[in-house]
Amino acid sequence: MEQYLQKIITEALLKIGVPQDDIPSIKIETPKDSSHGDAATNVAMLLAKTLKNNPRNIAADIVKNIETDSAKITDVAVAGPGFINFTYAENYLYDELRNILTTGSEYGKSHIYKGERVLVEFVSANPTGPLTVGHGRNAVLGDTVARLLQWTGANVQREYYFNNAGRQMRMLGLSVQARYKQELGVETDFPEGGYEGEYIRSIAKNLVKEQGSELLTEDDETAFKEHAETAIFEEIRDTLERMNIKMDTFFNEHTLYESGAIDKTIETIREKGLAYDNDGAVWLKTTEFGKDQDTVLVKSTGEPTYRLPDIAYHANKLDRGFTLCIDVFGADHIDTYPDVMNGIEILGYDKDKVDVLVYQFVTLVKDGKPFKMSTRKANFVTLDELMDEVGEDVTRFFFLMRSPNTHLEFDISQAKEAGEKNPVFYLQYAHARIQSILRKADEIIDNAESADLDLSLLTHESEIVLIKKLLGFPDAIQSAAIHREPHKLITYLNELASDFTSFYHDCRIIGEPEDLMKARSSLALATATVLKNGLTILGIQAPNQM
RNA sequence: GCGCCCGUAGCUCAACUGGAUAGAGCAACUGCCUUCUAAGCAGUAGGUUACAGGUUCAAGUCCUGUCGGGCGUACCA
Repeated sequence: MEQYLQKIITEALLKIGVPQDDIPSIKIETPKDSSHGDAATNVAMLLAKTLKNNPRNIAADIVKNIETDSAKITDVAVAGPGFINFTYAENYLYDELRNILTTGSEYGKSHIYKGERVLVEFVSANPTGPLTVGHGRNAVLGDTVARLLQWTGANVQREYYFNNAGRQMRMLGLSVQARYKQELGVETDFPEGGYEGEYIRSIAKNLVKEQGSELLTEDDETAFKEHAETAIFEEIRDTLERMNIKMDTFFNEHTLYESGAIDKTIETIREKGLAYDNDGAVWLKTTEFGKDQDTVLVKSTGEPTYRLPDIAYHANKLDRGFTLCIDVFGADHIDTYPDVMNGIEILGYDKDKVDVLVYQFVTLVKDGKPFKMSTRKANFVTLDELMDEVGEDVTRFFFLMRSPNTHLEFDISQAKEAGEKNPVFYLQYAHARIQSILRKADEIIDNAESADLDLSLLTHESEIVLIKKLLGFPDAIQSAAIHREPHKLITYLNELASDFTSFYHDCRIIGEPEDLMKARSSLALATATVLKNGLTILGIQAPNQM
């Protein structure tokens, strides 16, 4: 429809003598007030300046010269400061509704990202502890953006990037080692800055159970570290699976060292004259890219900072042939990604292929006061605990409800309460309610004489409003995918559920004449289809019964 | 100090990326269950979109400044 409108508007503009080059891109929008029609454009107002004419006059000219197909559009009118409003023909609505019924679980899919090979990198938490609610937003956002891109035609791979070397992991090993000794009654000091969480004790206990006191002879923490990593990764995978998230690949930072990618990266940057030595460290000339200071790539100890492997990692992604790489980052990484972007550009890659999705932090509130989580200090709430408390669906929904760009406040004391009246139930309830009606309607229809489906019986205002809302589904998905903002889809589904309940209260299905019952249950079925497809994209169940 | 993000109803958030009368959910108040699921519906009340300028046909949205909050600003990740 949008393309059709753009076409006839362009034709009308050419007809009234607007040069091709002066025609702006024609945006079709849906007015929020239905009295303004089903679609509207502001071209007349955009042309006011170039044509040196009043927008309303231009709009009137366009309307006079526009040729519409009466099977699609019944009315074109000038309104307000110069909008042109279009009203859809009812037959068009019925045809599109029929289309939803035949397309079913595929309805809403599109091809705007067709041909794209996308890598979505998310979670990427190092295996030092269980996933916390802090990681939750990252995990759910990344996975849902991946689903949105799949629905819009992209070939998507989900990747988890991790680092199992370095100081934090060493500390993890030392912490387990200390707990292990304590378990066996050996007097030991707990390492300064070690991981104090209860999970460390469980890992140590398991070690005792499996290997007894054999490991007391270990000189260093390596064996403990490796054991902890395995155990923690197992737990992380379980948590993700529970959240309906399945990673395709796990990428170990270490492989970048083994393959020589790190050395090659720094060599290339040196060749371009953008790296230099000072104080025993290797520096990247970030001042060349507008930063106040240059940045250390390799410390004087010979150990690279995280920026260097990050650059090499992104080069690696692009080498693997991905046409779009999406990184999901918390706001604390916001300053580091320009370095990565500049880095890959230095290496000769197209940085436009890397897209960063930054989300603001989850502010945790407990007893009315905000508090900070720390995996090391063990004052954190794990995702598993959250799911135990409110359930998997609510957990996903909770992280998706709001724009990634705003701080999300999470009140732990209210978590349970949220579980009881969270708006996710509104959507699931609407779906379950429809299924219940359909079960009853099917029995009656099956027993009755089969009549043809006549959708033109749907003339009540609530029916028309609902059909129009259903038709907006593909657009809602695309908008959410393009902007990487899943909450847009939630907003849409809420509106849909609300329009459905209006229909439910205004129009009965059971007990109506057979042909009307049939038409209305078809409308209900189409609504259930869209709700289910939408919830599937969000990774949430659409129950048939509640 | 500097950089990025944010400031919208009592609270938590939307607003189709510059459009028409700024909308939902909680909380409050008033109605509605002998009829398809009341986890629902209809309605009332609640706003100078932090503040001050600017840009234009049009600003919650863009620009400048001020105030307030968050996150960075490491040879930590």
